[in-house]
Amino acid sequence: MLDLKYLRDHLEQAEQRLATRGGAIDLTNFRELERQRRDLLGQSETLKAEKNRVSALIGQTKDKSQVKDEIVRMKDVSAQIKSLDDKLRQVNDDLQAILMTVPNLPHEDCPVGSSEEDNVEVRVWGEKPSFAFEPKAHWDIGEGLDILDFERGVKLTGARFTLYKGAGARLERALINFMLDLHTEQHKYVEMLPPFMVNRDSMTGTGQLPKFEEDLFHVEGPDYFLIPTAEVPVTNIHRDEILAADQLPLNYTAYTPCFRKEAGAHGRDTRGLIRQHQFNKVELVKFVRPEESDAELAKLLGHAETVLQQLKLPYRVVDLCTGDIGFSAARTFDIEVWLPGQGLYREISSCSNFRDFQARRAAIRYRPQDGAKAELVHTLNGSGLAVGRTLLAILENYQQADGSVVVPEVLRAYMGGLERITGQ
RNA sequence: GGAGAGAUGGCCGAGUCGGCUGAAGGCGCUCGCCUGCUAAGCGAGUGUACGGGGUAAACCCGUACCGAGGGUUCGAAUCCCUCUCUCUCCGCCA
Repeated sequence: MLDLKYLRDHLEQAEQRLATRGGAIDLTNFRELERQRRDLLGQSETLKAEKNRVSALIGQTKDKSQVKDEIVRMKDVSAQIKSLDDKLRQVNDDLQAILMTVPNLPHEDCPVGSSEEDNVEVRVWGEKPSFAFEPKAHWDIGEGLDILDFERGVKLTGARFTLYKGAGARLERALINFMLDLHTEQHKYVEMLPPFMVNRDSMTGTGQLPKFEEDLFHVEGPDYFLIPTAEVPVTNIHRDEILAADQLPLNYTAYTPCFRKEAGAHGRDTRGLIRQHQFNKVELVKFVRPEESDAELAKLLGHAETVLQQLKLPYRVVDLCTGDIGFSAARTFDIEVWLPGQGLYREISSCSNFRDFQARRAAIRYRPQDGAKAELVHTLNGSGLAVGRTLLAILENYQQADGSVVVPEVLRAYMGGLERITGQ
């Protein structure tokens, strides 16, 4: 959510910046509503001041017959106030509704562009493996080794659900533990294990609601949603809180499954593990001082890259352009892993600086000094990494001519010493 | 699921038969004084949001906020209704 005052005072400037995201954002309504709001507020408060003054007078008067006229008059004033406040509430709701659907302003260093095509490749890491045979796609490798069962996943639930078996299940679990250990022990993040369902306030706090409800799984009964990413519960840990300055930066990591409807992705990535309704992810979340958020994004990105470097998986880093960054983000770097089975780079991590956009929605503040006014923190997060996609990247990059898959060295300790996954 | 208790400021905690309570008292914190250091002591101050004035700020005026929403009343932290959450006991249960 953008700052109401900022938007009011810099409307045209804001509209121009938002236009670089593509898709017109119409704020003409906004100015008129804001004018009405101030007008109604002024009228209502003037009457309230009058009412408070006279009511105090009535209270002090012993003989109520002396103030009979005042009491009658105040009755009328109260009715007027009620009517003004009703209108005001309506205007405020409309204003809030607009504000909640306006995306974040892109960071001034964010490359301007209209689509994926305009994203900027920042760096490339690692050697793409070369094969003496035609490298297979991970779904063929996984089925060949009987460690991924796509058909039974569909039987159990439906499309875009997969059953992991044996060494496949173990590899997924090994990756989760490896990533969590790396981030907690080497990068000094605090591990969290949050609820996998959250309420509407939490979804609103990070920006999934009200705009993207159709992407979320909602449960029957209570008004809860399955989380689409750990970003939601972990960022909302400090919703409605004022943090002490010396606590910052706060660095949290969490493993959670993620649930996404993938509405609008019909027919895309229908094979394999790329796009699932349920997938595992280890997330990194930071709460930082505003002046440090750019530097913290660089660190966060580095922490995510370390995972791929230790797994020796080739990747590249892409600076997303204004047309491609998410609703709540001001700046986003994607990490894309090389998939030889498909001959392309695929997103495996997305690291973003939200600045104060989420913090304002979720009321996450800090006190720069004792006694000073509380200010909004900046929030950041990134995948460190998407586990399913990491697993499939391992299958494709570490595949052998005989159909087996070599286990990356750093994972062997997590796999009971297993060096190679072979068929049964 | 059954029975009961409760939700007040950064924290603890008081609020009488509705008015003079933004809210006693304490802790914490800030500034000043005192003190050889520490501890203690003394004095003053110490919520947030929004609107208006002044604007570099300080500051001044007004309004709202005592879990959330609604109602009664000239006037509600105080009365009524609904909801949410927390706690205790019983039952059930991984």
